[in-house]
Amino acid sequence: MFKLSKTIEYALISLNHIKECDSNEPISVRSISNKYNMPYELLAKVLQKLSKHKVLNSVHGPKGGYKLNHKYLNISLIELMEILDGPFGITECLTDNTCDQLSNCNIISPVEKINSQLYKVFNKIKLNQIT
Amino acid sequence: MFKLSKTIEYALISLNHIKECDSNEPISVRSISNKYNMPYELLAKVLQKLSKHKVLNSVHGPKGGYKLNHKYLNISLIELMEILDGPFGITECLTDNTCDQLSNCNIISPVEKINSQLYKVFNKIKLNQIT
DNA sequence: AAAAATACGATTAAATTTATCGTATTTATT
DNA sequence: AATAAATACGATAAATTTAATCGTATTTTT
Repeated sequence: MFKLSKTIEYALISLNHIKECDSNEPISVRSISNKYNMPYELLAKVLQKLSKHKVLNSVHGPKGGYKLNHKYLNISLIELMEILDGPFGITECLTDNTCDQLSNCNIISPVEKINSQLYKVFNKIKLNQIT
Repeated sequence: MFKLSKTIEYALISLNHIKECDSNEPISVRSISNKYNMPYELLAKVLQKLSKHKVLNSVHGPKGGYKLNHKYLNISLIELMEILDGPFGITECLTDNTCDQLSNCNIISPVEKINSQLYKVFNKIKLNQIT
């Protein structure tokens, strides 16, 4: 409960790694997956999503891989989370509009407050700071 | 991801309900489970744990159930979370001391910071405020 | 032309969370 | 004293979610 997903972990480690390499050459999924002991196929998908959302630029073909898109590194952690794992919300009713309690829920108002506090925490953290 | 567990939801709704009842009579698990559409057995376990940790007082036998232990309602949400779902930590390494990355992890320091920020948020919220 | 890389939908496996079952104990009521 | 209504709690099963894998296509360097 309240764990960062593996996809987020893999993304943060990869972004950090690519940044550390500070290279003009793109960094391949295979090299990252080897170094950090991550399943290749899953990592590939994660980086594909980041590329789709402009956080990374992809280079096809041999010697290909991913490069940072530096101007996108000022996005927040919440954006990364939503790119990779979908909309943020600490209860189902806040993301799916479905509720098991129907009209009987007596905690929605404090739950909404907690949700927005957490959102703010994640929103304040920029990828620049993490990497 | 980052969802409140059902056990926490059930606990908060129940605490709120018992408080609203404002009764000297104990409130039974059955009545709560019926009203809020929660599985009886699971709810029973949740309230047992709360009773074990002095948040509730139990009354056995017919007409039995649970009463609030008012002086314990100033505990924080993080305490409730840890009572019901175990130690808080946004990554495995922060609770289990196991790490897939071994010595290669390059994000432990920011992850620890995020973890402690979240801990603080949950720690500031007292059950009194929620219910 | 071949090889090395990304792209991506579909499926499977693993892990976690949620729910149920079974039995014991306590106590109010009759 | 017996019965019924409640909590106590360990063990198991089902459901859901998350993580991992598979298969095929596309791109581009050599």
